[in-house]
Amino acid sequence: MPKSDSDQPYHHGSLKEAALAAAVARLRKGEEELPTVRELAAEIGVSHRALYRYFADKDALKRAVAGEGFALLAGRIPVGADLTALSVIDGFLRFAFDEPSLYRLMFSLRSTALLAEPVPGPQVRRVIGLATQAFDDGAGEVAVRNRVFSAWGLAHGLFDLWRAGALRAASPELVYDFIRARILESGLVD
Amino acid sequence: MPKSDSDQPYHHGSLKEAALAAAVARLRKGEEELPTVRELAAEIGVSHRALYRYFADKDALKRAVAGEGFALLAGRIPVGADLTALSVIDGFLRFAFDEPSLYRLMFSLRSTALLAEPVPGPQVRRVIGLATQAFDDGAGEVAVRNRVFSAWGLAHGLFDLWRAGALRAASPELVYDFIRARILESGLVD
DNA sequence: CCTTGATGTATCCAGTGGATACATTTGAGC
DNA sequence: GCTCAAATGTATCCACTGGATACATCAAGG
Repeated sequence: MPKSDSDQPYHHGSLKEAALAAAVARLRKGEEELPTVRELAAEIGVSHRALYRYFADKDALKRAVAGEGFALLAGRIPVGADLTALSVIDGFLRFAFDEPSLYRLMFSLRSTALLAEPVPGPQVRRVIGLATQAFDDGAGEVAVRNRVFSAWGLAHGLFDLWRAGALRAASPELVYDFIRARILESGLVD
Repeated sequence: MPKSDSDQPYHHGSLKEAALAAAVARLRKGEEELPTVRELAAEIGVSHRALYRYFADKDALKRAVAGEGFALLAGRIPVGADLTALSVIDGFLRFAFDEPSLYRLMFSLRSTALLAEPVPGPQVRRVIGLATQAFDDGAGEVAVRNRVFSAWGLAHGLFDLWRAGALRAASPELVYDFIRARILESGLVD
């Protein structure tokens, strides 16, 4: 039975992008979890099975959304002369606090095997690359990498402790200040 | 009336404890996720709905399991003269690497409102209490608390980055060594 | 005994991710 | 233009999940 009324661009065009955009928008709008495949498809106006042309399963969709998240995160990191260790940390932290649901999803992916590529590979590497550049003060390659991961670990860890309820505070702003203070205190950035 | 004698179970005496034990055992045995309520009930030999007498919903069960996890973690922390900042960190890290699934569940609970009690409250507070004691070197209360959370955040954060795939390595042992080195290097423990 | 509240069971339900078979578009190549 | 095969979307099914409601059964206490 052919659809009679919807003569408009019933055919979508770029379902994949639309689905990713819708999913990301949902998370940024405050929803804690990724919507169901059906909900997402309905929002775009297609049958739920249509999305499976572009994502092998729901986990693949989740990974793709995480990829978008890391791309957004990379976009928060300044370029050029503004790319400093502190600005990287600030961009990272602000992103975590601004987009908590998306942030959580980005780090909720179970790691696969040892040495396996991070799930949204390229985007994660880009973030690490930018951070490494920002932290590079001429010290050895290993020393720089260590500082990058220490700072990243500290920021991510404290944020996650707060998120999980182990660190309590009266407002997100206070948590942000607390984390930033701990990072500055650590001497990892100046 | 609650039974007071040592239970000689007719069908089952203490379903709640049995369910928690079974769930924890599953995670410690390597399964990544909490089993379904049905699977858990079947393992104990009761109908799946029986568990709902003791847990309001699956999330309540999850929280209770997390509580068991934090209790186990507390058990890894030495007592008496062996309670030092470094031994706390070591106990914590070893726990994370030894019981990754349980560890992940413990920190997967979504935080509720601001200032709300951490979900498995008492057990978490006990861990924080022990750590605070270990880190107390006579400096001010605030300084000690800051060091506790910095060290905890760093350890947890680096572990989680690895778990999520952002930090790659050839073996868990190397990751453990890496994290431990970063913590020692931070000067937060000596 | 025999009621009574606690505990466990039977059975149903809507919703989910996923599979398979079918319908519709779209765009090459003639 | 027209045809037809590949690409894309749909209809419909499935097993399974967490959860609800109604009923059965047990363990005492009067």
